[in-house]
Amino acid sequence: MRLYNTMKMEKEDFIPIEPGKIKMYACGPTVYNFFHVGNARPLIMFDVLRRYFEYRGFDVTYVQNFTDIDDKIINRANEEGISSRELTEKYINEYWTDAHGLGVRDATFHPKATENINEIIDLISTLIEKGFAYQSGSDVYYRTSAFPEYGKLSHQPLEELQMGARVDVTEVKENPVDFALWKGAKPDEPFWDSPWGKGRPGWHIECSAMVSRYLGKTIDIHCGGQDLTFPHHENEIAQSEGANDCEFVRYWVHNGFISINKEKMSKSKGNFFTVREAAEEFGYENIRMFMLMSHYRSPLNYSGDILLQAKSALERIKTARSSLEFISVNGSGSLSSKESTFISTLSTYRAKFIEAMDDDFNTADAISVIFELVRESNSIAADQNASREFANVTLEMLNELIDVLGLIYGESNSSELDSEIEALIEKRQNARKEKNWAEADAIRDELSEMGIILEDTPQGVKYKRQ
RNA sequence: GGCGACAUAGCCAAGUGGUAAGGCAGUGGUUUGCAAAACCAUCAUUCCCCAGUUCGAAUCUGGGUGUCGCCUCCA
Repeated sequence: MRLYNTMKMEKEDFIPIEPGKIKMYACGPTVYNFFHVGNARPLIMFDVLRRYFEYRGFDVTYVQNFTDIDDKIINRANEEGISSRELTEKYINEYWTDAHGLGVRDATFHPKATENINEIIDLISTLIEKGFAYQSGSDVYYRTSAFPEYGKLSHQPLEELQMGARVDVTEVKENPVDFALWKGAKPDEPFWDSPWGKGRPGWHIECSAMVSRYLGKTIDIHCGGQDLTFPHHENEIAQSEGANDCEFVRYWVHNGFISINKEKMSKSKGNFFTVREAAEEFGYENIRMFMLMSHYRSPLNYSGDILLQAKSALERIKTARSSLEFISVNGSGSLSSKESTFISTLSTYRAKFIEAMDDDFNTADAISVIFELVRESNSIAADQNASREFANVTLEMLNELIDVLGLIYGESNSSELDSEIEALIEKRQNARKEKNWAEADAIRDELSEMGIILEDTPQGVKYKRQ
């Protein structure tokens, strides 16, 4: 299995620290509003990473945090006239709605920054003791000059970072690149007691503390968006390696951005669509399909047109699957030689799928394997003598591959019908037998208005809900 | 200024030395009472441009051009 490592800037063979086990961490959202389509990409991609590792037999411990204390949260809470706690609880709930909607499975642990204050304080204390941090007034800062490898992840020498750093008007920091580990509380801000007075943690330190608490000093994979490489992940390395004297992360995995009109979608630019509104228009599953149709490190442009393309593509897979489900009940009992031959090739689809995913999680290529399977399957399903056995075995393989990517998970659109509708379908069948096309079409239209779409297939009448 | 990424058909998108996957849209045909879905066929002599290496390059090297991102909160 090959994985692109930002630290090495190339694909490497993936070797876990402990055979068969993977410890992975992903930086989660700061919960002060709904998350947008750009934020959804890492969620979906890293969910696929996790699913694929499990599919390949690894025991995965996956941690994704919630940042539930920070400046933006405080500001937003003040604007809404509620406490920070009330605000973050609200948006964590909204987060679950969208994440589950997108088919993202819950991580093993979802720790919150505010539930790890003691760990954070301990970590900062250690850094101060070891000379990696210093107190300045009621704040504590990381001393970047004490960590010679600072910049190794973003491949930037410290001097360059210093030149690029925005001039800070305050003179509380020894060096403009130094960053806050602990911020003294201003009036009316939430705070915790600490050796440095009342205050709250900086953003970067929480991840170091939670990684260490839930996964250990050295982990296999740390994921996040490319924009977190610097400074966030660089700072995590400085904190964790400074405190623990050992390698922090083996493989750094970063996803590319989603743009809109060729410009990065971001909260600060305001050029974003929330997942909630995109899902209302296009559906959660189609957003996931859209993301998985390209490689996770490629830039991806968001547009309604492309979402519709993704929807049509996913529809093709869904239709093929429902045809197989239908044939597995209504098909013939005897297996044709063509079907036997096809069945004997089924495992090659799995092999090609694995080959694609093993190469740095090439989901685009993996999906093309699913389409090849769909095409061959459809070709056989078009025969009115298609058998139940063919359908069952093919369906099993198709579902296996679909599930690794989590492509289809919504409610089945062929759930039980009530008796009224069943009676109408039967009435139409009788009309068709009598070649009373006018009545048959009228009933079909009537059902269509009720949201039931009929298809006359070689194996009989098939229906789906709109 | 420093660092990095990307450029493949109308659209989306794989492919890192062996003669252009897959999807969407389109076109012709088959099937259907008509539909829907599906199947078959067709759809890039060519991969931003120029030079070079090679028997052979979308793929490697050099030089351009264009677009984007990070260096400040950001997935």
